[in-house]
Amino acid sequence: MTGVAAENADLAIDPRGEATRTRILDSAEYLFSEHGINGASLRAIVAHAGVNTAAVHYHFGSKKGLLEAVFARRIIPIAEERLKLLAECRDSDRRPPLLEQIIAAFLEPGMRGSHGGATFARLRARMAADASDETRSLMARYFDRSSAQFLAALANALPHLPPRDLHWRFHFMLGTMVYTMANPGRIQALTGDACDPSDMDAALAYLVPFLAQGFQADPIPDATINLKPVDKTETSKPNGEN
Amino acid sequence: MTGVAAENADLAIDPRGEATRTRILDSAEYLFSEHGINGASLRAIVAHAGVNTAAVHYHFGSKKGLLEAVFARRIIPIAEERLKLLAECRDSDRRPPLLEQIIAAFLEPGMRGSHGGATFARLRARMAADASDETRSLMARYFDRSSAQFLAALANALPHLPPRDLHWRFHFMLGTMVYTMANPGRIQALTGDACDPSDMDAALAYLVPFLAQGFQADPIPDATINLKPVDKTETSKPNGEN
DNA sequence: AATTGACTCAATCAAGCGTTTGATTAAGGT
DNA sequence: ACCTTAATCAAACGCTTGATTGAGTCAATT
Repeated sequence: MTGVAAENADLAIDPRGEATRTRILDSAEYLFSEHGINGASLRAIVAHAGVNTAAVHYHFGSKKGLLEAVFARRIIPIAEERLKLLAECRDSDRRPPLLEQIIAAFLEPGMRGSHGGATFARLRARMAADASDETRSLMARYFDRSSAQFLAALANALPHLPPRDLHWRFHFMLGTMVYTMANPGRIQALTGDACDPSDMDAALAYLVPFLAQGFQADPIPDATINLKPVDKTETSKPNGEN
Repeated sequence: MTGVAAENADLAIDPRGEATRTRILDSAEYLFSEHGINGASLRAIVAHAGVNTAAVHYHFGSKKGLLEAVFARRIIPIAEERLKLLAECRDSDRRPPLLEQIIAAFLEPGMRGSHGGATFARLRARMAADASDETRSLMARYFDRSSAQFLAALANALPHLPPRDLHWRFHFMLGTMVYTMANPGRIQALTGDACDPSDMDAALAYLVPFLAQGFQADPIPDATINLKPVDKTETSKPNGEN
């Protein structure tokens, strides 16, 4: 609790502070993504950044605070660009907007561009799986606001699709995105270096049509889900428009 | 290195040993899947299993050896059942076998059934993302043999699809599988409990048609991948049939 | 019944963890 | 010149980690 710089870092006077802060964030982002959140020790981070251990606690309060700062620095611009691209979809000539445009608007900002690139992408993937309850709530806090808007846009583009199917397929989209970001080198071992999954541009070129096609599959009839009958009055009305 | 039981546990005489071994494996599987591999301490595991710390090192040599034992116990039967179901696909009336049958043969054994259920599924998902180099090689050692056969079967069912596209889509399938296994409760938060992703049967019912549809998308024309031109002589010939 | 050997146990190890401390430096305001 | 404030530093804190030890337990074999 000693360091107060974490709360009002934007109005700091000493320029040394910002430089150190950024070096810590960069090193933490890299080492978190490379070795996992538990796997990257604070000592390794400060050694990589060339700063003192206490500097982390001074600027970020704790390791958890550091992780949140690393995450927020990238995810906020990503969410903004997502919504910007989605708005461009709405303004385009197609009505409703092309399914692939919506999917690309959701995937592109995080997978390529200047928002940390493949390094931050891998960190997000680690957080999604590695997640303790704290990490999970951290992701949800920054993430789900934009998701609701994309779900609405997808529902608009797929008017015949029941919400339940749509939610599952959105979940599947998150899965392919996260897994592709997380596993550079996995495909290469499989194919003999024919595919390079750290090349996010190529990944997107293959992923977007694949997902668009999957989204357009026929709805799953209720009879197929026969093992755990769901309450009909509840499932037909999604309340995710907050 | 003191414990020799790890190598010849199958011909152990004392039945107490097998019971302890199994209790350790069960507890480790549960705690690894719940808190991650780094997150689950050996002490927490032995406390949960009701055994002594040294028992782990006696039976498995090290924490890494324990993880490998936990993994091998489930993944070997899963791989066997996968290949068995794939063989049943080949013997069915459809020729070539229905795409959805192949996909289901790949996904079902790991996601439901008696092979550890959702607990082991979550552990696999953690290993896929949490992976250090050691974990990655561990998974590859047990995994990739069956993958090659499924790639061949999928290529047979999709004769028009270039290998490069097939590999990417197989990669995407792994992503949805792993992510769905890893994230119980993620959909629920999104949908207001309309979907229950820990219900692997329901997940499969939605996932298989989604993937089948995605696999049937048109191939990606070379012109789309214009940012990083790939060596044509190399990419057209996959050498993944080992 | 004695002996053997598989197996368990409490105690302990060095190493590494996240965090905290109190002193030190440098710059700005008054 | 003085005080405040931001920032950095070396050192140490208490704790947990994975691993090891040597004595002890107990069932099966002889």
